[in-house]
Amino acid sequence: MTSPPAADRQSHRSGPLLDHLARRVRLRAETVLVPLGLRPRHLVALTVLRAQGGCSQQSLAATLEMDGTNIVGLLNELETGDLIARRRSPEDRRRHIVELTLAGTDLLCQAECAMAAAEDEVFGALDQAERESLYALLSKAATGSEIPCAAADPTAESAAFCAAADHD
Amino acid sequence: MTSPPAADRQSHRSGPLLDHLARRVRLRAETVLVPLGLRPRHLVALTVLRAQGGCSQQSLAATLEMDGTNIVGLLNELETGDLIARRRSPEDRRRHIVELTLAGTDLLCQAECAMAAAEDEVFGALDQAERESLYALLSKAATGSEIPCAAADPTAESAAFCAAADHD
DNA sequence: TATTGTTATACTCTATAACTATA
DNA sequence: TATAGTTATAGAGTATAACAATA
Repeated sequence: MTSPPAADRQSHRSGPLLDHLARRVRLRAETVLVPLGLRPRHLVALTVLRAQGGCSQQSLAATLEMDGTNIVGLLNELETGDLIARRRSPEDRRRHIVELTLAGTDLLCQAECAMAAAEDEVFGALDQAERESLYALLSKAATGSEIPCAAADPTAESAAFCAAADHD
Repeated sequence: MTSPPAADRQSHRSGPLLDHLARRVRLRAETVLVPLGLRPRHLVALTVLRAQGGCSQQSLAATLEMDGTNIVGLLNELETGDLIARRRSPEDRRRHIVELTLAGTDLLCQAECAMAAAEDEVFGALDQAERESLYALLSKAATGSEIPCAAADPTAESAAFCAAADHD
């Protein structure tokens, strides 16, 4: 039974919509982040690092579902800007523990502020309550799909986007 | 008033989440669409074409927020597979009216079916009601942000994703 | 002259394979 | 031998500029 009950949902495919909207946001993000010297994927990486507090590069790669080799270049750029720091894990010297620096935390904050304007443009059709709902749903989908192997691995590659979510 | 009330929303940035989830869906979409000879952007283009019913290439470019030059190659691929057809507009012979073929309509249907499995994997943390909510919000955001110049241009570059939305 | 579509080209993003060091 | 990280390289995606046809 490789095909689950996909009967009625045929007319409700979110994939293309998600792709389209993500593209719209990303195009605008590229623009608003230029003054900060950042690009969209930098923002995603910084967000994850803030949420996880510090993790190995492979853990980061797993969370972002990016190839490990691309993580290297990405972190190199962030390290050049002194936004993150790499340090050897004392337990396993093969590992690099990646963490946000103070400068990184600060810049991430500025970037999120800049992103607000970009998102306003794309989500203009949604009122504040709807945007909150959207955020909650996206948040749940994102964190839920990364939890499966959380208990098994102490490297903490789960609940990446969760920490920044709703804790008020 | 270039900076709207972006005070409290600082902790609710949907951008990175959207980017991340779209990536997850796209990665899986690439896999499930291979047997059909399609790629994610083909699916998006076919979806728009079905919704719009037929439009110029520039209209398509505007809807997808893609560069017009990339539309050419994209349509070439779809035309090779006989999924779309180009015909000169009788009113303005500079324009190519792009339309879905029967084969294209059929394959799109199959593709959507295949996508269901991919989306199930990414949205596993959401129940059916939540997925419907998510779809509705994404749909509203996507269509709302393309409506602005709808009344002015009869080329119909608006309401692209809307037609496929909720009409039950 | 302006617009639609096209081609050619360069730039960025991403993935694959081979290498170094640690375990 | 297996794993974490790195490097080099090739492929796909995307944007910029110049061109042909039509208005």
